[in-house]
Amino acid sequence: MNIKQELPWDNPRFRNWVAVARACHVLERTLAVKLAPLDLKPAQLDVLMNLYRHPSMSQHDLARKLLVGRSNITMLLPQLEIRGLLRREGDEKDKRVLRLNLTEAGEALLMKALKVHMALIEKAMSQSTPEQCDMIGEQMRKIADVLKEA
Amino acid sequence: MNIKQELPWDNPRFRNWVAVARACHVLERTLAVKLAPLDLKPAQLDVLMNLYRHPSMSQHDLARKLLVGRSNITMLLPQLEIRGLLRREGDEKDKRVLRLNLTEAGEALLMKALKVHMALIEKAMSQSTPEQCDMIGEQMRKIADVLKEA
DNA sequence: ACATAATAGTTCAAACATGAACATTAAGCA
DNA sequence: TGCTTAATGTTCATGTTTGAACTATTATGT
Repeated sequence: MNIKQELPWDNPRFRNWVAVARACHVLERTLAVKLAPLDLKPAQLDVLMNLYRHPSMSQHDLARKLLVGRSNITMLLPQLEIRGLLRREGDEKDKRVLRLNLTEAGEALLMKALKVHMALIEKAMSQSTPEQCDMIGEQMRKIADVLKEA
Repeated sequence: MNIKQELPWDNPRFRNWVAVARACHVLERTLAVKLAPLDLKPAQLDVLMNLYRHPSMSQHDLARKLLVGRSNITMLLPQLEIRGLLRREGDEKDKRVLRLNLTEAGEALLMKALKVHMALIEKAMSQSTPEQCDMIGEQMRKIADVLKEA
């Protein structure tokens, strides 16, 4: 058997996925540069976004949303709390959990950061028609679902 | 002006891009788990893949291909060289550059790892028709191009 | 030729992510 | 009730990534 004939680079699915990964990588790096003036990292923006959308969530739930370990959250939050961007308050009913909420300053900074993030995504996705864009999102959600089962 | 009306979560481009990023993240994490038995990290697999496709490339070119800093390459290669997966040889004409090549063992391990990687991507992309898959790849290549200019 | 720029690779410290072990608290169940 | 198990968050050691400063080599310009 000729091993070369089975090389993944000849497989459209492989080549196309590599393109997806590269695009993600480039956008992430670009976002980091554009967020630097706000003294915010992409990971920190993810935290603020999730707290805005899901107020009073626990650290455990936040970790699951962000697809990272709980210890990562523990290391990430103090920086944001010290800057007054969020509050951590113990849950009354369950003394194990800490409830997370944005402060006014946190929301304000989030709005600024979202403008930057949004502009970048607009620039990237403006290449596609709305139909293409929706199809891409749909396929990607399927992929995430399929892999989480694995 | 009502700020809520401009929130990015209502914007299809934003929501769909978030799905792309999540899918990438999940696949990357899954790949790391599946590669563990080969004692290989995703970043190391990227190195082997690029050296296979572009023999005798320099560390600088490798860093650019991987969208990563040169120092990262310097830290990454010794582990692989000690394991006998690749060779670093000084260029005759330009004594600054080191030429990188896979060894037999490196190619052999790469082929094993590619089976794992390929199986994972097949599983993910089998959700899409070939036409959808190609369209996704095409759009993503456009995105990477547009952002690299920025 | 010679001084200046640019380039390839390395080193190092700092930031970051990860997973295992741990303390505290809650839930399940005899 | 008590005992066991599970869940939440923290700590810590390890490994990774990054960018700035550095050395060595080559290119450029006068």
